[in-house]
Amino acid sequence: MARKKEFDEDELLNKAVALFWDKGYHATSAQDLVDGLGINRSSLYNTYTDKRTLFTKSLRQYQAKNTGAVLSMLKNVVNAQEAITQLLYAVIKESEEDELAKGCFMVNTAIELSSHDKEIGSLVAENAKSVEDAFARTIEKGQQDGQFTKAKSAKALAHFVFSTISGLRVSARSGVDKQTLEDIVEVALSALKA
Amino acid sequence: MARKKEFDEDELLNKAVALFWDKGYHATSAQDLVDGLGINRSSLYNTYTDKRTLFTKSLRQYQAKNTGAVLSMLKNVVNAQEAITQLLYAVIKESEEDELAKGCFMVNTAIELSSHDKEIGSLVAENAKSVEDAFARTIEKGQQDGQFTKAKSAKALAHFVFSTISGLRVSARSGVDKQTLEDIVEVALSALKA
DNA sequence: ACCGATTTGAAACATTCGTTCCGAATCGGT
DNA sequence: ACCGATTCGGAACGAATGTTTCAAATCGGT
Repeated sequence: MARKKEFDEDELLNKAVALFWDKGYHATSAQDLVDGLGINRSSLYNTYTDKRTLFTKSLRQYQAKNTGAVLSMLKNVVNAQEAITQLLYAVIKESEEDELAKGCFMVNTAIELSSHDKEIGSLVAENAKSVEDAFARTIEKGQQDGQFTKAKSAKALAHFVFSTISGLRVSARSGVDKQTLEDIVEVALSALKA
Repeated sequence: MARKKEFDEDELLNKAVALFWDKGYHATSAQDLVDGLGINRSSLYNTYTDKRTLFTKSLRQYQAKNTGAVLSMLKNVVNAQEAITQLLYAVIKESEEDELAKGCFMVNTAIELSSHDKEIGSLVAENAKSVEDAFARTIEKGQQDGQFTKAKSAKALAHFVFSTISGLRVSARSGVDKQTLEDIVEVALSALKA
């Protein structure tokens, strides 16, 4: 009935994620998107309406992939302490492999837009809540297994772990060395121990 | 010899700090600055060269005032544990009183610009280092006084405390409630205890 | 009271911004 | 093979960007 699209929408969205992730919303121009995605202006606006819509779709794409991976990993945890430990060291590994020091797209967006864009703000908040809830469930299991301290509620510990990751991501984006990140993770983990 | 300036440069710089702090570098336009500072375009460019220079001066102003206050508070600490505790709760109090949820200008700038602007990046890094060093000295004293754990080095604990504050500031900028921030602080403090 | 220096105000600058438009090209269905 | 629909390419849009210009206003020193 019509001409076929000449690009893979999902792959294109991944490219958009990379661009916005690296430079943020305001510093990424429409021209940057045209160049970076390798498609025409018309196709871009035709497919994604406008820049802001493309950004929110990129954010959702990131959430589906990255947050989704975390949630499914925490879905059926056998060893809670190992799971949380792995999660924190994964942040270090990720920042090691990322020579652009992009940090975390959600954290970056929270800082750049959350306080001035209600819709994006609640998207970020919702993402945080889903992660924290998963953390809390895992930590609660760790408490029952005697791995984590019961001196604080699972919810409080979950807030703490989430905040630790945010802090790690800020440091990663600032380009601190691996040793510093490991210091942070080790101390944070010690706070959870029974 | 010449006409007097009709504005107070220092007061003007404080206004610039507030503007950049709230909206970030890219989202704050020259027009926003003209409106917000209440001076003319010419005076602005005449006094501060250009937008980026004004931004760096604002950042230094923030550093001098805020980081300076922290450093001088940590200069002659008698009770290390009390000092660190106060510092963390001060972040909560500050975010409570800030209805705009501006977070921390340094953290915001680290996220927005550190990875793409070398000069600003090293300004942020230098600021972080001076704070972490002051933390380390205070924590070392706390270790000697038997308040803080010796299981980790003072430097590692300092990295952790700094990262915790970054995490708090991200949360504050995202608009989380006071209870969550208190959870984070309490768990973080427990990690430092002997 | 005047001169030289500096600030001010408002208009104008070129450039880039995000977005739209439209003819040409390309596809699927009949 | 042709039609209808959709996408593509590139030019063009008005608005906003950061910055400059310049005459008028205002000051201090003599």
